[in-house]
Amino acid sequence: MKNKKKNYHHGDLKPALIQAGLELLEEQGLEALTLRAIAARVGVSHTAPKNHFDGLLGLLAAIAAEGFRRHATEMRKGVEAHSNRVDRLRAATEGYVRFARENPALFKLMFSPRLKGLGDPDLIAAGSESYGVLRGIADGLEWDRPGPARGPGEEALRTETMLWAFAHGYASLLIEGHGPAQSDGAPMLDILDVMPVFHYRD
Amino acid sequence: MKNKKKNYHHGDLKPALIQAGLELLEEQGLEALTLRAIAARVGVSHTAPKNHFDGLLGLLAAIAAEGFRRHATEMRKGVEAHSNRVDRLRAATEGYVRFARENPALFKLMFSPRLKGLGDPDLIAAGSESYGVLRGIADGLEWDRPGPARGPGEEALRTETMLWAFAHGYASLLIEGHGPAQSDGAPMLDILDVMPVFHYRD
DNA sequence: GAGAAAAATTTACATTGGAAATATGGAGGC
DNA sequence: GCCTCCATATTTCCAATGTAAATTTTTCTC
Repeated sequence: MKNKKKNYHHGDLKPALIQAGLELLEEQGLEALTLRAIAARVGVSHTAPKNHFDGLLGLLAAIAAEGFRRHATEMRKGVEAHSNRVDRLRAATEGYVRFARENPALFKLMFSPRLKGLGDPDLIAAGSESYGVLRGIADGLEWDRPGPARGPGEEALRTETMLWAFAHGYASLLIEGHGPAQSDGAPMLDILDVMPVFHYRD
Repeated sequence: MKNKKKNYHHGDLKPALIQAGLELLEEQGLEALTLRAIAARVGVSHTAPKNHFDGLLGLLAAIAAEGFRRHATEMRKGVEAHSNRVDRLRAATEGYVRFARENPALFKLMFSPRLKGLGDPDLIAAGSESYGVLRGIADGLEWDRPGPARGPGEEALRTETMLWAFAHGYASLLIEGHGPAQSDGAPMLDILDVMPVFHYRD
């Protein structure tokens, strides 16, 4: 790789495939994301990706991992814009939902059952990065919750789980068209109007 | 249909295919649910289902609809076992999660993006039935929530949305292996230890 | 420059869902 | 009772897809 420009058969095929996948996902949705379609968009044969990814699922995992990184960035962006912790929580939550709304197909891919169980290290790391943003926000957060914690780390784990489950559930229902919006035609309420009240213990 | 036993080419192929699909789903997971595999299990050719369902997706939708009905039943069962409304809420929530845990592949199918947008009336009705159970539970429920309602039905809609998002998010993370359990090896907390505190206003 | 390694292509193949034409068997009219 | 009709199911065929193997092309190393 000398000058990074058509210096090889293709150049940087690996990132190019990921980029093409992201575009295809946005333009034509999850169903259109076939190995052959992605390769064709880059202009290579449909077997070329095999040199860089472990089959179709490997490529999809790489695309999903990039999605998680952007997801984390979207949340962090909101967090860093505020100093007040409650504002930070709200901004992160809104960021979670905004990402899902603006990238529905990518969001679906990120949480697609097909990619779980692959054990792809990059995907796992990217998912943890995303989860870590909410984890950081959840630290020290208090809310109207059941009984006392039973173990040392349980208090924090509870809050993380609550936050993640709620944000993810809301985003999923929004994207997939389930929930009240589908049931009776009513619009989905803003997540901040639905989220439980949190406060910090300091 | 005289005596319900090999009286026709097959007999009751339609329910038989749904049943075979449910079994295959439980035994071999979502990936194994192909048109040919389902047909083979019943002992018919792979084009036979076309007379009863609109392609593979039509058959999958029928299986998912049956899943939603069982899902609703599972929740209702818990509800009807109690008279106290808080107990009913807890039982319904536990039922939601229990169903997902015991039927992970079916649960994934029910909320699969592939089936949304099909507009299958039976699937929509079954989904509404399931949603209706939580809606009934949510009626009159109060919790620590943001600001006052802005419209007449918004109070109820808020509660429904909160409950559904939370239960669905928790179940999804549990089933798909996301969340804290995957991130650091910690076990998933019981949903009742994580769920916000609710009370009724009477 | 020659050989080795990496990258990409060509070719072939098994699976899948679906379409079209054909066969089958029961229901109802006469 | 026989015959026609029609829903049901089968057979055959096809396009799309992911993958593997063998081959070719390009780049890198020495």
